Amino acid sequence: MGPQSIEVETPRLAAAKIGSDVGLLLAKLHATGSLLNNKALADYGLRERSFSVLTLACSGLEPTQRELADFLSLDPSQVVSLVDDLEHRGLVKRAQGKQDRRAKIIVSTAEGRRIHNKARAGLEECERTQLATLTEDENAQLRALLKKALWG
Amino acid sequence: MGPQSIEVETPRLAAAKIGSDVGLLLAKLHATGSLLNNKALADYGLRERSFSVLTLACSGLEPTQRELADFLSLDPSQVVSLVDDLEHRGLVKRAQGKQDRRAKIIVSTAEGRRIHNKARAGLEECERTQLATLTEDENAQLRALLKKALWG
DNA sequence: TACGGATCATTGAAAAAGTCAACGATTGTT
DNA sequence: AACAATCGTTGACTTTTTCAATGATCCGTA
Repeated sequence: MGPQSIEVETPRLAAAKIGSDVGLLLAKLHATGSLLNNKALADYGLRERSFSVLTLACSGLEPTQRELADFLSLDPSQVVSLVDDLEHRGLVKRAQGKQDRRAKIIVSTAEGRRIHNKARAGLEECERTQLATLTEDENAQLRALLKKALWG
Repeated sequence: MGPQSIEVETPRLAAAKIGSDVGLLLAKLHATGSLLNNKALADYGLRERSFSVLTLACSGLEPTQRELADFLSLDPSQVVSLVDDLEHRGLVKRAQGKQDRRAKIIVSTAEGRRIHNKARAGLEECERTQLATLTEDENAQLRALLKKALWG
């Protein structure tokens, strides 16, 4: 019932040179984060990826499946599965592309937006937990650096 | 032959709220990084993970397989496969644990250290490429923040 | 206009990775 | 000595990833 304590034990091996390898640090933080996020999202029948798709569907940006695949670093066929799932549950729907009739635009339903808002709240709590050792400033800094590394 | 140009096109979807989601940013940077890293390591018959194991085997820390699994966020059975592979190629060997005879300590061979040094050079070049949009300071900052987020 | 090559979503199959329970050997505890 | 727990290992099982092929549609060019 009380807040779960998170063990932040610095492992012996972190001393190794590889403990500063950006690739490894990203992999590790991503791994532990995914675990927490998926746990938090399970209440809503979502996972990290379906949540990402749902979020973008709710964004008003009217993404095509191809854009989703590129942005989320997924194979187009994986996007098909994710959208299929969300669509069957009535959270998003496929609409015909406006300029391109091959493309399908993913938009959220009212129910999708409802679920999304609730899930987002849970996720933010989750993220706060994961980055608890960072100050508010550092948190923002990390976000900014990641974005800059990705998109300049 | 010339240096490969890397397209750093800011995608339309980055504008969405999720474009600041730490989980997604980590996933994306990790995904693109892994791709580059694995490409760079392929010259030496290594991948990100086997390189990590090799690095720790070369570190002098004498990690056990259990420690490797914990540190690399892997299932113990996955470590078995990775070590099997490296051992068959003569890059590492299993030694009996000193205090605990159940445990096996992974140590590098001379050949393992040779390969590791060459691979590391390639990887560092690779990492520099991936984080090219960051200044030297920002690069160090990112590393520090990731480490702090992980281990406080 | 009509052709050819490219791109979109989709399908299905094959390969790779991840998960999990069970095992013998060994350890630490009672 | 007995017992539960931990280590590495194996094998089975599920999930994820990867990839080629397809029909529909788009775009550029003749």
